[in-house]
Amino acid sequence: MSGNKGRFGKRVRDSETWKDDLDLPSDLESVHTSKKRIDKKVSKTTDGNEEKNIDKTDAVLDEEQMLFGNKISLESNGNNGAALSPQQPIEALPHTLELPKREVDILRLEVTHFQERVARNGLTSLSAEDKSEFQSRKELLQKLQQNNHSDNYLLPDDYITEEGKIDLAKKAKALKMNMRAERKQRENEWYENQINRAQQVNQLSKLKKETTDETEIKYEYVFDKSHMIDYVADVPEDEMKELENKIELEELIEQEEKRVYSIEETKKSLPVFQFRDELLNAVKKYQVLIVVGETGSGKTTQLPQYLYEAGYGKHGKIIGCTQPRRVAAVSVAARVADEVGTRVGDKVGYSIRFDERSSENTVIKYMTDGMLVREFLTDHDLAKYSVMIIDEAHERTLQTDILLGLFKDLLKKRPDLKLIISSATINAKKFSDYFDSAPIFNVPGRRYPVEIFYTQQPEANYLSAAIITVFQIHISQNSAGDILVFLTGQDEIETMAESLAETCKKLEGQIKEMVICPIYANLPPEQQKKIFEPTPKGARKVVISTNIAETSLTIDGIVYVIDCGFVKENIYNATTGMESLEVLPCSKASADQRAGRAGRVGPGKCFRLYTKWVYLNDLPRNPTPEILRTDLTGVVLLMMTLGITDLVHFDFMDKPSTKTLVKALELLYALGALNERGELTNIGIKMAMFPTKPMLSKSLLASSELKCCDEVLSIVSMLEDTGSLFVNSKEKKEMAKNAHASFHSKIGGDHLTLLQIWNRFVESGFSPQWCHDNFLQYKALQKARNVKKQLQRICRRLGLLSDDRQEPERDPNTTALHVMRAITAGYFPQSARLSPRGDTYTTLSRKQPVLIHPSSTLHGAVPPVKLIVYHELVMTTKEFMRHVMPVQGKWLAEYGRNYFDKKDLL
DNA sequence: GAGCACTGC
Repeated sequence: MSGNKGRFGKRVRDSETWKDDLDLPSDLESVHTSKKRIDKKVSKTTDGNEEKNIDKTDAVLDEEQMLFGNKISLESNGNNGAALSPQQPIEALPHTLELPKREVDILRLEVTHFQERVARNGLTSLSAEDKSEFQSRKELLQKLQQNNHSDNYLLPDDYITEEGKIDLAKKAKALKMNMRAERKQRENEWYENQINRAQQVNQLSKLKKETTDETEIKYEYVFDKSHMIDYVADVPEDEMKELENKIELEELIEQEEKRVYSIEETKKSLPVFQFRDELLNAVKKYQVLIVVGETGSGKTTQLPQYLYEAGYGKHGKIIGCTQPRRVAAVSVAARVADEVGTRVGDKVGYSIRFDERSSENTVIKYMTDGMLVREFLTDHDLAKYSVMIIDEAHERTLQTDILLGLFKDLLKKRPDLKLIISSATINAKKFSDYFDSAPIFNVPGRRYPVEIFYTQQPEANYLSAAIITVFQIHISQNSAGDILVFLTGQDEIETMAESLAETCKKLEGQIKEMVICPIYANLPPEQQKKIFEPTPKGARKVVISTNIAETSLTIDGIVYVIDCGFVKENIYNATTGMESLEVLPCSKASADQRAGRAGRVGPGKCFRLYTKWVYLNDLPRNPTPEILRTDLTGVVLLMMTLGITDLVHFDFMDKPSTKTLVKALELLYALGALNERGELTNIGIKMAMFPTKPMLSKSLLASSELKCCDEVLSIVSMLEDTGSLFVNSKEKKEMAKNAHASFHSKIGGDHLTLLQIWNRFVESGFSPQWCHDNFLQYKALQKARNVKKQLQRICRRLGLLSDDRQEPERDPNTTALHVMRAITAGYFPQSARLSPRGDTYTTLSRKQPVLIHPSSTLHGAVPPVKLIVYHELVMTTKEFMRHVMPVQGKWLAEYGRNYFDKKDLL
């Protein structure tokens, strides 16, 4: 009987975490909560139903095993743990067998919900997991519905009379006995407190029974009988169904009423609500308004709605709102659509790369800022917008800065257009100054206070300081509350996670459990999910994170933040064209943002691993805006296309160095995008159509002439997102290396290797499993797939790619050569020659000494390749060229005739 | 023979 403990314990856990085990999309949550209430109502009318279901006879179990084809023995013998694990497919979960009716109801709702979602948003809106989830649920539902007579199996032989009829009295007696037995079992096996409670209840009822009078007996009889009728067959099935549907409907109506009511309530309770009229007056009065609203003020969701209510969505004009991140645009749009009572894509829509959901009905449109920059290309005046809100402007992304510059120009041309810039407190003044002293409107946020602690002395090693602090918090703070640690990169995060795990193991039993969750952008998504799992009771979660948790991710339950005070930042050197990733002190704004992450659920604490003096004196106020530390060739081309010719005098909020701009112009000239007078050429206009780096778009243009457009499209799509393509697992280092080596191409260097990977990915049917087996990031390849589709469309529009795929079969070597030439057409400015000694390379343009990166297929090639082009120059331990390809001198001479001196190429 | 902060079109 010892096995039964596991059985019941497991079942309780399973039904409690049923949602989590199946990992439903979060928007199914409401279905679940409403479902719970429906269940309650139903079980009220059919009292005792649940216990009956639990109390299944062996015959039933056998039937179920036959039905579902698995061999789960509910009388546990120790092996059940595995059979009942959450990883099991849904069909094998025991609760679906034990409570068919209940689960069928839930399933039906879920399937309906999925279908609605597909009807609303199209099949493409579902992720691959969602789709297979949907499919498996639908199948299960069908299976269950085919066998919906399974209730019959609940009737063992001895309830049935010789004439084949059910003896109600007998059945009542039997079931009652079984229920008692069941209860008895539970009493023996439940957790201790529950046992006590159950026993008390039992004793009470016994006491009652012993002293019952007639009415009590009658009641018991009535109770049992009604319950029997309800259960067996006295209510015809269709009537029963109707009743259930009615209850369901009532519940849904009630739920909807509550939802609308609660939306109104929530909207009114947001801090921004009090300022509604004032805000609208200010927008009316001024063309530009800076709104300072801290997190939790509700500005992102409410402001567009207020503007809509005030009539800014009339006369065919719409209200736009930009976000720096895709997920933000989508999720905010979904929420506002819900509040407005419309579907996403109807009145409220969004527009992000690869996914546009708006229509002619759309009046409130959320979008990524990059998407709006692209919209300028097709509509220089943004004629359809009456108001634009630039949200999170303080983050100063490259795209935001470009938008601000463009708007400053546009506002003069369009006096009717309103601009609202939403920013954090710290640099509101700067935005105001930039827009000729635009008024600043303050909306208070709603955040809990965060107590800040500094170290007394500077910490030499913040990693070990962080580890010690984690244990200090874990041991000294008795209350629950998770810890979030900010470090600079993957390496540090992994080291710290290992160290924490090791120490925890040593102290096992002496301290409370610690759940360690590393998180960084390159971590595979399935491992990223772990940080969102609720912390088990009595344990503490320690999330070790990069900057990703500063803005992009929000983790619930964080009370303590540990901040190392550093960031990794990409620095671009315009003189050398070299990029490097450097660990630098983070800004005050970042430090405050990090601290703020502790105050989301309640008052929090932030431990800074540096002194107050450092915070006050050493940290820069704001992070360096992206526009000052990136290559601007693409930006310059885009702005030239918008008719902005004098970039050196363009009024940027932070002006990029002249060196960067001149370098961009030189490169564009070399590529043929500009002529000698610095005017945009036809080639330049075409290049600007592609959302890629100008050198890559030039390669695409060249590939069309060389009839290898498809191949180059694949390579370009892969090059866009190179950093995260390979999975380098520590444990299986050799296997990963071998898998990657199978794609190598010595002739064509890294570019043809990428093509090879792409082709094999296509052959695999875009299989995630194939990626996994070959140590490749599915996410990266999936993105390349989307990019390629988009670039293909642009190529067709420009007539570079014909629709008929009857390209003549060619010798693979010829094709490879053509591909390499096309790449050279874009990349000749980034070429290098082997030095006479044969151990290093020298760039042709600046005569810098550089090396082939060890991750390249051409690294250590024998004999070494004499002439190469490189995709990027990175400074890590040494000056490296990443993604290199061999080239012929005559190609360089051909494409770079305006760029190279003749003697350079000899 | 080295190493990958984070976004976005």
